[in-house]
Amino acid sequence: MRNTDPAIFFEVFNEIAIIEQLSRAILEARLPHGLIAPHFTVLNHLTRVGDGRTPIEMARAFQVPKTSMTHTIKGLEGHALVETRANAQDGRSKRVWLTDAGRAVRADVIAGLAPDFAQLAAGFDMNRLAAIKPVLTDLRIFLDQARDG
Amino acid sequence: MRNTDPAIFFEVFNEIAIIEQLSRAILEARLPHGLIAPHFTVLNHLTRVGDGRTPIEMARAFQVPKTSMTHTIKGLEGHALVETRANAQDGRSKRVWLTDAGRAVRADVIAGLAPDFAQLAAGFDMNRLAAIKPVLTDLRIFLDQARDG
DNA sequence: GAGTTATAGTTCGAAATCGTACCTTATGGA
DNA sequence: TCCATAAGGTACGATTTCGAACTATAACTC
Repeated sequence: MRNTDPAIFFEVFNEIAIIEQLSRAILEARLPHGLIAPHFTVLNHLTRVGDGRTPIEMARAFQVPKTSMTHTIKGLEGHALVETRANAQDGRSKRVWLTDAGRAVRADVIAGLAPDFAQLAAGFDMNRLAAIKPVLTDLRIFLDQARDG
Repeated sequence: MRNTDPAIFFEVFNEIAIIEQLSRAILEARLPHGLIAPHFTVLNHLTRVGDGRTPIEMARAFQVPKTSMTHTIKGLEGHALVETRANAQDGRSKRVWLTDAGRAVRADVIAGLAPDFAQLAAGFDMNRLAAIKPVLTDLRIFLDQARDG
């Protein structure tokens, strides 16, 4: 018998929403003044997948409206943590590049988070976290595809 | 050997942030005009745990600032979906009660979500969802306590 | 190759979020 | 009882979020 009780959805998504709040608060407590979670998320993304991404690409990756991404990138540019250049392959588009300052801020923030990571690693079974990751990834992919389809 | 690679945190919290975005979008697509996810979350919470809760209690439950909860409740009052009365036990406080319209809206929204639930149940293994729920709950509790402590 | 349609990005305005400061009422000592 | 401190809630302002409309370029079709 399959579990199709709608309650499970509300409960899971509710927990996810709360964890999102809490993890964002932890991150933002370590960010330099003027930066918030979306800024760091972009810096981190550009570091991990390589810079030169386009705004629309990142908007899709994070599932935020492109207007929000415009605003976030503008904020990062204001702090000189990224810079944008025209996209030679597409005249409508631009590409976003990390500056040295941007890389440095990202590294500093991660270093600053070490105590938080340590506390979490000490008090919570990391194997359980690792175990749910593939499920979360699959769920994210499924919801993403369901949205398009 | 224990997995303490910081990357696991970023990856898990990143997936959670994206799922939060997607699930919120799904919900809001089914909400009547003028209502957004936090409004529904309050209606649902009051239905599940019983109304007569105080704003601060709900702010803590959802881990949002109390000013945000003030604003959300004001929105619900504007739509006559909840009403607030003084708290006889505490002169500083108030209690929030569902109206009949509030209960009806909550029920209608859940009914409207049935197709989304069905699609999810059909395409995603519900057992996997059920399996991660306790981990998410424990993680939420841990982060919540770490925040206080 | 002209015309239609789609896509990347911005502008603009409305609403939501949230930190700070503040008011009011409780609570906990001296 | 008085005073200090804590807690519930709101007012206010700065910033964020995001939908709608718009511009500019690309892609597709006939």
